[in-house]
Amino acid sequence: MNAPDPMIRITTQRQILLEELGKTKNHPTACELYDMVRKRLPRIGLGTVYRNLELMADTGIILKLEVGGSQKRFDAEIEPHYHIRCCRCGKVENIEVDIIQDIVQSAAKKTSYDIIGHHVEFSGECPDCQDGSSKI
Amino acid sequence: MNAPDPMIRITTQRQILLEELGKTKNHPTACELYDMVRKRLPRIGLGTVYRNLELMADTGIILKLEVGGSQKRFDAEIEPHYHIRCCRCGKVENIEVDIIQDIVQSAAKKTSYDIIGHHVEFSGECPDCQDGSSKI
DNA sequence: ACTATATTGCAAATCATCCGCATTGGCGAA
DNA sequence: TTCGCCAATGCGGATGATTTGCAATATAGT
Repeated sequence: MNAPDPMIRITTQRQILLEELGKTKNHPTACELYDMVRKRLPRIGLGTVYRNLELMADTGIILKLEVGGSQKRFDAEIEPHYHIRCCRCGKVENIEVDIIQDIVQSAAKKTSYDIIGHHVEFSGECPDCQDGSSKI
Repeated sequence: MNAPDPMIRITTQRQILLEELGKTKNHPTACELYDMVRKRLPRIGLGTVYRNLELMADTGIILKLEVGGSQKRFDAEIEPHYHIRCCRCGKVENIEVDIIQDIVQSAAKKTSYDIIGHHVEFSGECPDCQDGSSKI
């Protein structure tokens, strides 16, 4: 029923983008990734970064994190896991809390949505911000 | 140590903003609220809406939802509760799942963050989108 | 190598949000 | 009740993040 998918080509920018994202444990924004990639591919455009992150997220190769804050963040780790976000500096890190397996089932009973997933996001002050605390 | 808080005045726009937010079970964006309020206060500025939502969220009168999607959403219900977001149309609704009380404690053991809260967001297809399904 | 077309770089357009500033309007004091 | 101070408003324009149009380029099948 659906038109044949247009071919997805393996381009240098896609390879490098994926490599750089895989290298970091942080959850970089598109701009941060742009800066990282630009060290190896100085002529890459920011639009290309956005387009390809979007594409890879749609394909399921990477994860687009729709967490708090004004920028989207990306993650090469696609196994489900939860995050914690510093409410002061906005940094996002993984947190090693077990996935709550049955939460989706119990939620499904409460709604007529067709639930496909869930995400838990903790918020707090990161160690760095707890030090230089009081006020920035 | 802190300067005396500047007085917070009860203005017409604040009252109406709060009333309109309280009226709805949806979780409107600033723009949606702007449209709602404008029916009663045609000359209100969008900036005022943003400023006051921000202020009321800081004061704790309302809740600013930092959920997925590109716009922030607001909620007059400030008791902790979880949300479900339609991955197709972006709508956000409450979901009547019990708050997981001890998740914060167990997370606290796993991180050196000073955890102050958490939020669970389910995603799925809302009933409306399940109907007109296949493609929009 | 050749071609069809997916992809890129660039710049300009959008979208959400915020800010500066002159004007307005709450509200405590007279 | 009126007065005056200063918080709050309505603008319009700035900002930051993301998207898009388009001509030039590069990938993959033949």
